[in-house]
Amino acid sequence: MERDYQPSVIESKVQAAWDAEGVFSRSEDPAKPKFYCLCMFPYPSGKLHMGHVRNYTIGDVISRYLTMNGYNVLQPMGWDAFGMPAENAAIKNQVPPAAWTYDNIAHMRGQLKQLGFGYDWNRELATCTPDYYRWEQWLFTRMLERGLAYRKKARVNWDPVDQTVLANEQVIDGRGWRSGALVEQREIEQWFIRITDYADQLLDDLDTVDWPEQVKTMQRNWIGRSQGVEFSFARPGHTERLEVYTTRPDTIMGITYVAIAPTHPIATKAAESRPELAAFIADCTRIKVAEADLAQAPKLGMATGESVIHPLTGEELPIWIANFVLMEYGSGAVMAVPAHDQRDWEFATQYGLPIRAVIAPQGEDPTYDIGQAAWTEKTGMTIASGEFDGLPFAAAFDAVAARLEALGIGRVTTNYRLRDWGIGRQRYWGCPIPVIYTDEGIKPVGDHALPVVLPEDVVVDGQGSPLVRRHDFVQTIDPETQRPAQRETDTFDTFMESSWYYARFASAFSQDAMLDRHANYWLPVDLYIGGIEHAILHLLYARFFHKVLRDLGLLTSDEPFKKLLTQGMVLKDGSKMSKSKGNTVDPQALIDLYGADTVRLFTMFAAPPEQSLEWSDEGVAGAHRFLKRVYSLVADAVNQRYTDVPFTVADLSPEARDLYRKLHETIAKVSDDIGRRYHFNTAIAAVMELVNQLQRFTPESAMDQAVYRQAIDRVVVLLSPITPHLSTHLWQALGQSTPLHAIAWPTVDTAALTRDVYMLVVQVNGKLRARIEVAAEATDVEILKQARAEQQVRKFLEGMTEVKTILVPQKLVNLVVKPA
RNA sequence: GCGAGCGUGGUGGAACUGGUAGACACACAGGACUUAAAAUCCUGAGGCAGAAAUGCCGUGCGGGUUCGACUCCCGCCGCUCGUACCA
Repeated sequence: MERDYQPSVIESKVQAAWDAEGVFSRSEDPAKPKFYCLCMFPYPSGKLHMGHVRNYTIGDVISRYLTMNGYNVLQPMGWDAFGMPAENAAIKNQVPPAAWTYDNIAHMRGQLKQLGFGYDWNRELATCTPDYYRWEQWLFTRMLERGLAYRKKARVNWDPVDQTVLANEQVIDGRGWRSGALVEQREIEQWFIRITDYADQLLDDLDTVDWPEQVKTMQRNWIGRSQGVEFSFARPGHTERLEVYTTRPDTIMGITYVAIAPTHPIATKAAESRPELAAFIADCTRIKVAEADLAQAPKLGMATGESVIHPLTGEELPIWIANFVLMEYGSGAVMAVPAHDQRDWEFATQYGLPIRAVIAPQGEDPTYDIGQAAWTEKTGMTIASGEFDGLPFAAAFDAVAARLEALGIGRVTTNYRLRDWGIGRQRYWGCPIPVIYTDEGIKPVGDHALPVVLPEDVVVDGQGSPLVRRHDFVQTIDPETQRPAQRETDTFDTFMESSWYYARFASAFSQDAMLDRHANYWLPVDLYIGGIEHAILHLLYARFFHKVLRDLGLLTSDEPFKKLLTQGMVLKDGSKMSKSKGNTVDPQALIDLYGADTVRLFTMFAAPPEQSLEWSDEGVAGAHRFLKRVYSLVADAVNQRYTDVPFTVADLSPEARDLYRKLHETIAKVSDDIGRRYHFNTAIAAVMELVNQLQRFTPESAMDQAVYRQAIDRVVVLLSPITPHLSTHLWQALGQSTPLHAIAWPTVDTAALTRDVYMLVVQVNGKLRARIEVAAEATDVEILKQARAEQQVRKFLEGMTEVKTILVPQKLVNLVVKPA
């Protein structure tokens, strides 16, 4: 065989063979367990970046490994094709978003094929095609029927110059990114879906999935279920009452004021007669809508002049407008207890409002100093609370709740931080929302009229959505009355498309239904792999859709993703790759230079999946060097025509036996690292160790040659999930007739792993002092005797008495001593 | 601000369940081969002291638990992700 490793020749040849044989097409197979391995599909932004390469290599390695372990593995791929970048590109280059998107898809599909990922391309989908989004429109129509979709007002960032709604990322330092105009908050009527109806299930079912604990914790906190009390204050001079929600009714006697959101009806009403209030409220709308900005803005407030009556003391308390109170959470009003809530404390201190301590710690607590900070622990006891004095948290909670309930003004409730999902976007490049506005109100277009097709021949100029100006799109007829009607011009949030694509892949060929019975064969996804940045929103929305689809009878499972693997970022020089920082690395250039196998190998070797990966061009060169070494190792073995005689372990020379043991230790390590741990970097390191040992080994006898030859064969197989092209090529060169992708994963010869003697570490007081070689059958007493006899150990035992001995089998001995 | 992570040699990382810190690489230095270079191969290396044997120190910082802590607990510092219209 040729002496030189030529990746470009090998890779295109191997890929052509896979294509011709349809190696990765999948259908149901009752003889094998199914495994659905899914990577988060990409946004077709133009070309693949390193994050994609990393993500998809991880999925491909696992898929190939499991296929060799007897699973019927499905690995599909598609395109998250709607979204803002297409509109931005359209503005910049005067290309319609559709054309730009389809070009990008064609290019990126080619790149994925070049990287050798084993996808079932028959199932490919792009979310911007009517074939796909018609079923999303169909599902939305079902949601409308069931009352899961509704309209309400919501705040958006408004650019007064471009006359358009801006995404949070398009608002930079309070100004529109293109116009530079000061952005203001506006309230507009929007479409919402009731994800909060599923809040309890979304929370409780987290216990049933095999996800990283950190992601489950983030979702639990995001949903934020809390037990609290909802009650109302009477207002002097008004008949309507003011509703608040609190998780700390035990502090009710410490209320010194009430804070309401700037958009609360009481604030709006008060501002009518007081211009300074109106000005303050207007000021509050200068901050962009993002929670991070709202929470970090300086806390500002203004007294409304209105008041409430404390329900238990009858005291009159002022109502303040505070810019940090959110209308979306609870009722948009909070009872303020500055002594026991840090935000209330800061606000009260800033505006000279009274602070009244009503909880005291049990015992000494140096952090308890209400003059310096709020004391927010729930471990204290009520004080200065009249009849509620001397109660711990739970008892005080119950007593106060019972009293408010008895008064007929309050009740214990469950509250969620999770809000309903706003799914309407005032943008063009998205799925049309299938409703019409008629003189009888809003109606769905009806299933027979689906899909509502998005016109693709448009001009995008950044001044609002071009859909609004397309009269041929907007003007329609109400099929019920035959009178003119207007189509909805809002489109769906692109999270809608990514919330069910995983299910459509499993039912990709269904023409007359969103999902058919095949979906339930493949689902749930056995392993879902993608960026940690999707830990909350995308994963929560997809879980929600899955439950809705189940309740509609389309699916039988409760959760979409059984197991989740979240990968870290790809960094260069310590920070995220980005065009603005000029630290991007183009995978294409590396594929052209070294081949796909090298890029795959380095990406898997540089870090385990869940950690961030620091890119290194030198590291890639090193990975390539390793593959060249493997290539020439195999080429030598082939050219030497080593014998393949049968052998028994007992008859091997000591060196050959060492090599044979190392081989089987490596098989065990690689299988565990790929199959269980998903730590490919240590799997590769283990193969490198084996290759190093092989290079040091010169086979002499026929049996030496046979062991050596067997080890070479296994190296090729062990690397094959990671470097499938090179492995396929070498496998053929080694004269193997069964195709590599069809063979079974190597098994471990456990007999080869046993050792007659092993190393034991000897410590004195936890410090390493010696290593001893111990016979496998040695008793504890013998081991301790041998340890104490060691020169380096005796040195530290002199003048000491042994207090304790610790013996960890196969690992270490620790002699604990103290001066005699 | 809030929620969740991460922090180990010059660099990426290893140490999986509390049991040998630095596997495997990268970069570097020295050597072999070469007219020379590249490529390839061999050797070396956490820091300090020492000729060496060896000793002491060492996993962001400060404390704690333990026979033993990179690993567990508490408090800080720094970085990363998310924060509901980026995907």
